[in-house]
Amino acid sequence: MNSVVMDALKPVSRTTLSEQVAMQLASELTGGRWKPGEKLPSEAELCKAFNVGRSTLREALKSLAFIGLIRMRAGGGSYVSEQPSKYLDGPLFAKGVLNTEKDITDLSDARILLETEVAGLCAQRATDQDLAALHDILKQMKTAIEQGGDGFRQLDLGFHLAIAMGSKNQVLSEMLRHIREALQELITKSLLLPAGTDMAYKQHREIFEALKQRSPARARKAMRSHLRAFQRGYKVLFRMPPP
Amino acid sequence: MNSVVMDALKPVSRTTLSEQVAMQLASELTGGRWKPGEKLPSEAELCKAFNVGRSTLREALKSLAFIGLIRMRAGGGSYVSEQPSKYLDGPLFAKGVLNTEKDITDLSDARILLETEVAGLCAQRATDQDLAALHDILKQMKTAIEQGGDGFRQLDLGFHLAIAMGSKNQVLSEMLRHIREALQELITKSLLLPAGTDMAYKQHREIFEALKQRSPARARKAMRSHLRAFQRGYKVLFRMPPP
DNA sequence: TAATGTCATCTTGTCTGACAAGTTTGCGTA
DNA sequence: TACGCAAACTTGTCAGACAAGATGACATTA
Repeated sequence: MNSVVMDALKPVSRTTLSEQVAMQLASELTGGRWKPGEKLPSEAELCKAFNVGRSTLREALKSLAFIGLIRMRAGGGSYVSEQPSKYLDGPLFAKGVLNTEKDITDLSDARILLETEVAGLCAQRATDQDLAALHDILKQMKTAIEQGGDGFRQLDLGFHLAIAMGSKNQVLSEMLRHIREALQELITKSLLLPAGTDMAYKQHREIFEALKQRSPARARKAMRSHLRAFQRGYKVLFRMPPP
Repeated sequence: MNSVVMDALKPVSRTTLSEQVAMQLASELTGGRWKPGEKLPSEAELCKAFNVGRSTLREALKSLAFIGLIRMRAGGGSYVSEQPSKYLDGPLFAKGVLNTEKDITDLSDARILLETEVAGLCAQRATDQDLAALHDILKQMKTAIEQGGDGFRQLDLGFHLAIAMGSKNQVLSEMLRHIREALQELITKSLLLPAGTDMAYKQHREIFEALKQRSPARARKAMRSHLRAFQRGYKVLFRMPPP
């Protein structure tokens, strides 16, 4: 057999019905045929529309549900997710798969790297509206610190998401979101450390000032040192040796 | 109804059988119970093992197949993917969902950003073995250019993957892999441009020299200018305005 | 002997019907 | 009007059936 020729041939790929249905639905969903939160037609209706059996349709729906594009509620219908991800999704994130120290270190390093650059982009690209939203979040943080409770964690998440939005790059934003979700537990615990919220607030202010001054270099530096402090925090929590 | 109290309560999540099966299988797969390329037990056997019906099991399997963790072949059984992704997967990548100019710009920008930093990490962390592999690829590239054909594209992919490996961060490596897959068509076309391969080879050499000298700064700079040249290439192909 | 053709068998792809269980809706009653 | 309840609808799961692809053993042929 002529291996030179054979190496050039690639296996053909047949596509199954359920895959076609999944792809077509995914395309419609990300294309905006249904809006986030909107209810999809029932399985029976979709079966008729695609002209496939219910098993086939359900395999497609379950695939989309698994990656978080839709949400299926027993008896209540299927709904488009509020934060549909057009690019990536991390179904294995935060579901008990990531345990080892190396996993966490890699994730944390990736987060620092991405978020630093995103902050830099945000300094260049954020609209005045984006900056106003950030300022608003900071004001709420101050209140939340005094009140205590769960509020700060939500605001912290919102702050970082708002910066990602300001970068105007959806791919980076969503990657960051998934990494963050995977690290969420650690982040939450870090905020419970003594003076955790106080320190975080101060660093958030610095980041915001840099963004307001439209200085990518300062924004990157402030974000990096903020996240490095966090990383030290959860390395302590997990009794990891310093890098 | 006391809305203050209600806001603090979160809806409990009932998990379906198929989701449990999918999660358990995903955990086993990423945990290494079956090796990449290995054949999974047949659906009938898995049904008995999990004590669920075939529809339930298939919904789980299809979910895993959709994100690329396994491969199902009609009549031939299911197999663990060769490159199982522990962290992320881009099921919507390169499947007709990414069309707009903005999508491509975002992806391309994300690639440049990530790969630049990955090159920097590689300069710090690559083993001598990693560098030897890169050197070997460069030698093959020289031959491939003289011969022409499809060889160079494969080697180009290998070169960038090897650098990602050298960064010793699996999260970044896999993110990059997915972005690259999504951009693959564009990259291939760019290499078909006049003098595309010649230029690429020269730039690859520069990157390699920087890595060999263990200079993160030079590696980053070389990688960035290499990718920027590429970006200009496919912006031309798509008649996009320069940024 | 080695390549090829054939067939039984296993496996996945799809459809249908059925029932359980959860949700929504609308009507009737207090 | 507000509440409660039942009917209708919807998803979750199971079982059975058949089609179609893949595989390996075996027979056939050059």
